[in-house]
This record gives sequence, structure tokens and C-alpha cells, in this order.
Amino acid sequence: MDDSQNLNNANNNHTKERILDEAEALFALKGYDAVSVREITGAANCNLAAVNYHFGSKKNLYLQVFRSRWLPRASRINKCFQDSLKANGPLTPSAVVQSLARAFLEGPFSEEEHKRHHQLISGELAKPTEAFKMIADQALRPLFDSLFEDLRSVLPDDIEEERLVLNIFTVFAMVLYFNFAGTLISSFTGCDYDADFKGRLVDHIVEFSINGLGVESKETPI
Amino acid sequence: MDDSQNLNNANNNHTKERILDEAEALFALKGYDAVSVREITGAANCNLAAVNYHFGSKKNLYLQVFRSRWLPRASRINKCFQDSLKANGPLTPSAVVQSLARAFLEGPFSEEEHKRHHQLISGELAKPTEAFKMIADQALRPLFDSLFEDLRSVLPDDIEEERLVLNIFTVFAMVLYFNFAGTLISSFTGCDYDADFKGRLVDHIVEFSINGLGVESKETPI
DNA sequence: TTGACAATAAAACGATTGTTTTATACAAAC
DNA sequence: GTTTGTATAAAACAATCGTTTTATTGTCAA
Repeated sequence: MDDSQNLNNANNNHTKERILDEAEALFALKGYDAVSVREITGAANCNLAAVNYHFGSKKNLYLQVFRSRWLPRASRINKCFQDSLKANGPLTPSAVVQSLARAFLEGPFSEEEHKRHHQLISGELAKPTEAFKMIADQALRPLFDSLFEDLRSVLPDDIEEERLVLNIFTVFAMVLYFNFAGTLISSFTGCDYDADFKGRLVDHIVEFSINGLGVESKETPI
Repeated sequence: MDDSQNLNNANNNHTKERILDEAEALFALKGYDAVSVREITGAANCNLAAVNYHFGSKKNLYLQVFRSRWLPRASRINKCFQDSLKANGPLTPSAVVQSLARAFLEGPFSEEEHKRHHQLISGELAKPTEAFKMIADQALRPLFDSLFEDLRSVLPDDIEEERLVLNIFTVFAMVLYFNFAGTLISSFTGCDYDADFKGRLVDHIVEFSINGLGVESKETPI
């Protein structure tokens, strides 16, 4: 068994990587318990024993999907948010919210990858496993902290800490919800959930949040 | 097999009811695939074959949990919302949002029942099954429609339909999110997720939404 | 050439899955 | 009293589960 991230081997299209790819897709689509090891190895075109050889167990494979696929993607989203924030001119509440909403809803990924990413975290939010602590500690908490500092520096000084926390969670709520309830929404609105609709969603989130944050409407020309 | 809702039999503490109760608790806690029929019948103190005798199959039992447990509870929540709205004086946006948030976060149930209810729908939102269409058609859609009419009648006439829809979904997002991410929130805030905190959450949702809805701050004394 | 090591393959492991079958108890109907 | 039907019980069903074992490769070092 080799747990190192990158082998010396030139060919990276190895069994271990194929298993990770197919496992992520299947876990995202159907959830941990509904996917069998045989299903994964079948999709990855390798032998049944390969999962236990390379990852020790099915549960370990699931955790490894989060370690080596989900977390790096979360870092890229975080970076996308930070970059967009810096490029967005002066630090304002609406710049923060817009950068966040864009990073989460549009993101630096393909449609497929984006879907996988949010299906995986949706599953963990609904039924947390060992992977959830990893996500919370290494991705959610740092993002939360940076949002906390950013927003506190641009919101009125006398804002209560709990109210600020709740505001951040509310923005989180919108972003996460609009990601994973996308199909529901477009079924109720009749709109296609395409790039155009996503753009309008971002606008809506920004507008709704800015008013909700209690910021004077004069600021933030966007 | 007897599919009728209520038997002529006086004693209602029957195997079929016990199975439904234990099945709901276990499905809510662990999800469909992680629960075995033996686990359910063990908890219900009945024979293994009872599930297939009374419900035909495990999948059918799962659907029946939603039919005869979840949907009636959703009706009670809906009624709680409507009653609170009528008792809340004149129809205003904040009265609508407050009644909705109260009905969903505090609700007419015990802590345990409340948790079960929202864990079940969280599971369906994350990984929709056949049960989801039932929920959407018979509970979500009617509530959405009544919210749509209520809010349209009290919001400015020139509001765009899509914006109104998005506003409703945003209020939904907050209510649902604060329900199922409760533990995460209290872990980040350090607050206990108790009745007191729930009350403050309702206040926050109302305030955030009212501003977000773009209503003049002069209205709604609440 | 030999030995060691990593990767894959094939087969089997015991355990558990949902479901079905058969048998038994008990009530009401004829 | 026999029959009929319902509910529960016990046992067995075939299928699938995650995991392990054993064999078979190819590769590099000694």
C-alpha cells in the first residue's frame, strides 16, 4: 500500500487515482451506504481487492476522497473568493458577499465537478460522519473566520458579535441552500438552472444580504 | 396485509404502529441504507417478517413513514403557521416571516419529534428518493403558494415575480438551514441550541428577512 | 539468476442483507 | 365444530456485502 500523494511513477492514470475518481462520483451521487465496493471497482475497471489494497477499507476510501479531492477543491474555492475580493476594489460588505456567492455558485470548476463537490458536503451536513470534522476544521472554520474579520472591519463598530455570527451564517445558508436546492428552485420557478440564472441568483443573494446586514443603502454601487 | 389508516381494533399500540415509530426514528437518525429491517423489528420488538407482512417491503415502509408520520406533521406545522398568522394582527411581511420561522423552528412538537421531522426532510433534500415528490407536491408546494399569495398582497405591487419567488426561497433557506445546521451553529457560536437561542434565531431571521425583502423599516413594529 | 517488492487478479471467506416460506396461535363466522 | 382469515413466530432463502487469502504478474536490486 502506498499512501503518498504522488508516486514517482510518470503515468498518473493509475488504479488508485481511478478508484478515487469513481468513488467520489458514486459517493456524491448515491451516498456512502448505497455504494458498494464492487460498484466502485467496476466503474474504475480494476479488481475488487484494489480498494482494500490501496486504501485499507471502504470507509478509509471515503475519507481519502475528502482528503485528496474535496479539501483541495475547497481551498481553490477559498482562494477564488480571496482573489475576487482583492480584485473587487475597496472592501465593502457587498464586495464580500458577492465574492463569496460567486466563488460558491459559479466557482472555478466544471459543472460536473461543482455538482460533485456540493453533493458530497450536502451528504455530510445531512448525516455527518468522521469526514465532517475534517471539513469543518480545515475548510469551513477558516472561511468563517476570514469572513468574520472582513465583515467586522467594514460593518459598524457597535455591532454585536452574536449578530455578526448569525449574519455570516445566514449568508452561508443562502449560498449552500441555493447550491443544493437548485433543482427544486428551478422546478418551482420554471427557469433553467443555467449560468444566466446563477448570475441572477448571485445578484439576489447580494441584494438580499446587504439589506439584511443592515447596511445603509447608499453604499455599495457594485 | 392491511393498508387502512385506522383499524377497527381498539388497541392502537399494535405492531404496525410500533414499526412505523421505530422505523421513523432510525431512518431519521441513520438514513435509509444504513438501517436494516432486523434493526427496525428489533427496536419494535416484533418478528422480522412483520415488515414485509404489514408493508410489503422495506422501501414501502420508508414511504409509509412519510405518508402517515411526516406529512401529517407537516400539516400541523402549516396549520400552526396559518393560525399564528391570523392571530398576529394585520397581515405584514414581518408577521408572515415571523409566523413561518416560529412554526418551523419552535413548532408544535417535542424536541425529539422536531428533530426527527427535520432530519427526515434533510435526508430527502440531500439524496431525493421517491418520497421527495410526495413531500414537494403535498407539503412544500402548498406552503410555497400560500406564502406567495400572502407576501404578494403585502409587498409593493410592482415587485417582479421572479424576485418574489427568490425572496420566498431565501426565507425558506434560512428556516431550513437553521434547523438542520443547528449543531454546527452552536458549535461555532458557543451558545447552547436551546429554546432561548431558538427565540433569538427567530428574531434574527425576521429582522434579516424584512430588510432583505426591501420593506421600509418604518412598518412592522412587532 | 536469484530474491524482494509492489501491483493486480481470482477465488473464497463469514457475515449480513431483504425477502419468502412454513408453521402456529387465536379470533370471529358459518 | 369446523372453517376462515389475521397476526405473529421461526426458519430458511438466495443474493450481496466488505474483507481476506492465495496466485500470478512485472520490475528493479543484488
